[in-house]
Amino acid sequence: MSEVTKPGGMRAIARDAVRARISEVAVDLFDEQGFDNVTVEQIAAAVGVSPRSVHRYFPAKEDTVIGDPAGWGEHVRDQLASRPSEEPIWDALLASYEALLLSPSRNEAQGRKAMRVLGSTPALRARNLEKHLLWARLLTPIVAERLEGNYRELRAEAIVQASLACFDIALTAWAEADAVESSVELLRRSFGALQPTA
Amino acid sequence: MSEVTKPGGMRAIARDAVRARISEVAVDLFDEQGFDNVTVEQIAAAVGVSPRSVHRYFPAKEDTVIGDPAGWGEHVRDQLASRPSEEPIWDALLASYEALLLSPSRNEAQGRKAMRVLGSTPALRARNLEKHLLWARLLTPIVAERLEGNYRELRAEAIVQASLACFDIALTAWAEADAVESSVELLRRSFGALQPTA
DNA sequence: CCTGATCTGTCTGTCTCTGACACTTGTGGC
DNA sequence: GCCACAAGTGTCAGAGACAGACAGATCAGG
Repeated sequence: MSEVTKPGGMRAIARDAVRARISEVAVDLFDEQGFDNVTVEQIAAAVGVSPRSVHRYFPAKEDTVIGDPAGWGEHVRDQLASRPSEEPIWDALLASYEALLLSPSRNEAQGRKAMRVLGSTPALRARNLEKHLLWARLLTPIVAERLEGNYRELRAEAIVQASLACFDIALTAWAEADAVESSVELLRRSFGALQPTA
Repeated sequence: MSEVTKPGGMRAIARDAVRARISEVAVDLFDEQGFDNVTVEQIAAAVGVSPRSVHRYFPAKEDTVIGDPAGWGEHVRDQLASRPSEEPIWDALLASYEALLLSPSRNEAQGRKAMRVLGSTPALRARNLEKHLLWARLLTPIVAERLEGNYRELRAEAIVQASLACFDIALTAWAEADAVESSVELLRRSFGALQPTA
């Protein structure tokens, strides 16, 4: 990830900063006025750039809230791959998601607000689930490797998608105003719902 | 559902027929040329109506493939509600989805083609997941009623979403060209993946 | 200071989707 | 059979998201 600032890395830093700024402003506006009632033009004006530039940073308006799906997905994949192969698959998945939630670069307040906005609009909910499909493609091969018996692929997909659903539910519940539990605790509870025997 | 053709029902019949026709033509075009390479104008021309009318029947282009989510969702909900309350929740959910798959009004070939198109484009996958969210809102209260203990709501959501993931995985696998199993069989297998003990 | 890569703004265009209005066509009452 | 009314449709106009093209600005490295 961080390689002592690659040559010419100054521009990359600036780019990331602008990107983050646009995302922040956009989420704030969505939170105040609703996703559909805010145009890209308004976001651009609030940030101080042209609408065209906003689209250069984010191919779709929804992406200003979702962020970069691939990066975090690979993070989870790497976590899962580094788990011992004897570990029960559900435990390994749970641990991988937990590692993501405990990742330091996540801002608490901003994350919660983004989650709240995310749950407020069908279009955003859908995009978010699309992100999960991307993650699923990364995780399924690893899970399939650790299964035995027939229909490994199909079963692996079911397990991965179910776990992602738990992940999403936990984060959604966490974003609610009255949630006092930590996100990790909620994650464990939702995982537990699928394993009455454990 | 069918009430011997309500007074003024002739128009409703015509409406449904046009609706089905647009959907059929659209799916065919998408299958041939790709979802993004077909404009609403082309679909309208192929059917013989104005583009405005296509949007009157389907609020979004994606809906020509997805169909009417609410209708089928209510179908599943009613099935689930009519299940005996002692039945294990996973069995009840499985039976409800099976009833939907065995519903007579589903055309085999057309359904498979729609499923294939559906998996080919991010925008369509997203809409499909949105449909699942709608279903989840219908099913979760019923499931929550049948649970005991704490965190009923959270656990019900996890169970419902996981089961929907299984449903989706089964249908996706079924749409694959080399799938020989019936959709019901695939559904049972994906359900089984989450219950190693059963 | 110069050169080339990168970023940005502006212009232009396409496509989806919506509202408003007028026109046509069935439906049901008389 | 005729007529008023509702429903469906086409045409027009417009907002908004996004992409391509191009010119100018900016900044790294020689």
